[in-house]
Amino acid sequence: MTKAAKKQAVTRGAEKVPPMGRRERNKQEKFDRILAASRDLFAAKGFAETTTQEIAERADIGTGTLFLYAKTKEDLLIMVFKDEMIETSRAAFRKVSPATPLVDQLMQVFGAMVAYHNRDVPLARALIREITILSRPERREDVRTLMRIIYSGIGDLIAGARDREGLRSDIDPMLAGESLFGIYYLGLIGWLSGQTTKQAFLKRLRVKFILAIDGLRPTAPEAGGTRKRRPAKA
Amino acid sequence: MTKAAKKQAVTRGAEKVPPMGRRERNKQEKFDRILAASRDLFAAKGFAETTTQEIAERADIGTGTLFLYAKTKEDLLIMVFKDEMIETSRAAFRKVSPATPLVDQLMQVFGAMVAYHNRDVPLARALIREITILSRPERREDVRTLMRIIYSGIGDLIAGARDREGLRSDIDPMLAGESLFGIYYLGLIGWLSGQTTKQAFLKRLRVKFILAIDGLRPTAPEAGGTRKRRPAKA
DNA sequence: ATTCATTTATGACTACACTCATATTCATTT
DNA sequence: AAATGAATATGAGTGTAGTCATAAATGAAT
Repeated sequence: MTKAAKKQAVTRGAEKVPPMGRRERNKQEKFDRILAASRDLFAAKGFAETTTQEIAERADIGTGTLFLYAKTKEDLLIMVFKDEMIETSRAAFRKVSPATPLVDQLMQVFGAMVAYHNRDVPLARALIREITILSRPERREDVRTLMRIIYSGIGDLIAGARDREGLRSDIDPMLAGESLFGIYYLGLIGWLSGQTTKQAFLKRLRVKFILAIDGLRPTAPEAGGTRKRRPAKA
Repeated sequence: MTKAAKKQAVTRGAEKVPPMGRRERNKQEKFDRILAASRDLFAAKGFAETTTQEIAERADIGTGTLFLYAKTKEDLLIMVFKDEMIETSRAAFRKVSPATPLVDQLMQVFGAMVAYHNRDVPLARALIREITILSRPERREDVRTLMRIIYSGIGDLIAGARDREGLRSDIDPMLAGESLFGIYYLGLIGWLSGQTTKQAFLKRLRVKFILAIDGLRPTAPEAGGTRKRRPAKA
């Protein structure tokens, strides 16, 4: 490559290309091919049934090369779905109807997440298994990022609902968000493990959210909002 | 073995021995040896670091024989700790101080569970990983049993606290129990994943429980109980 | 006691995730 | 353009979970 060609590369196309030599470019391309190959095969055959050999073959790299880009097979799972999950979560919060009861907003958000997982339940199972307890702690930051988005998203919904629904002003929205997510997460696990149907899970989740908002104590009669005559029990 | 000896076996010792021939007896003994070997090695070297070969050797059986008793290595984990976890849970509920505020009762129960896991955190991590999403659905019933005990245990605590603390009578205790367990479980995962210390986890858990009991709405002034002046926020 | 069917045991074998010594490619220096 | 060093690539090799064809043990039937 001549000096002229080199210079050209810096401003190639319309995009501002950082000084990326053949080396980094190849690396990036391989990385992309690995992610694409993993995604395709996981979707087509399932996580456990896909071998790292197959992924390497489809990505057109040597078997050893794969592990230069992902330290373990589980890493591939996180690498492939991390961005997708983060974007799904962000989108879920973006689409929430404002000025709608908090319970409904929560159901919109978690409904979107459930819909995402519903596209491929066995894969979701593998993904949740790995996210819950990482096999390699190096990916912890990825999970933390996702969690922060979710917790603070829920926190914002709660904070936003304070005025509309007359919620307490002395609660920590983030902490409440964690609680609500915990309630969702356990239900999610139950659903993915085949202990309930999606419908039953979502229906029951709604009841739990209402209970979490109203609390276990009797409401002051005039403060009603979420509560119907004789709810709970579903 | 003579017919006489056979008959004797039926009433051997002081225990009432069911008609268990050499066959079943041998099987039981091997099973016990496998469990003991697994328990010892998991505790000594960790789950991942223990090989099935080692377990077989220590249990004095062939490598293939092991998989006659446990279909996978993960099965061994569940087999070894299932009873222990069930008994820990039962004991936790048994030891709860009656006539004590519900929050404190809950903290007693979950504190006992945390103490149990705290004895060997890496092992607890492996165990929770497996329990959360089973690698082989055949063990589902075991997990369900444990969950039933916990949910209904919490449900009973809530039902018992109804009168003492003037809780709503229209709530489903089991459903509320699930919610509270979900809140605990997510925190547990965070702790086991090294995102918090045990102390911070437990402290925050308490705040979440109070929030779950009181709800997000303002309390009627005269109904106070759990709530202090300006709580939450920890 | 002998035969026979069924259950249980076994270790050589297989499949697969992951490693490592060696080779190749790229960039830099002369 | 040649040489050198560093980064990257590779597939044969390794360790281990799990399988399977074969063997041993047991109990029932005669």
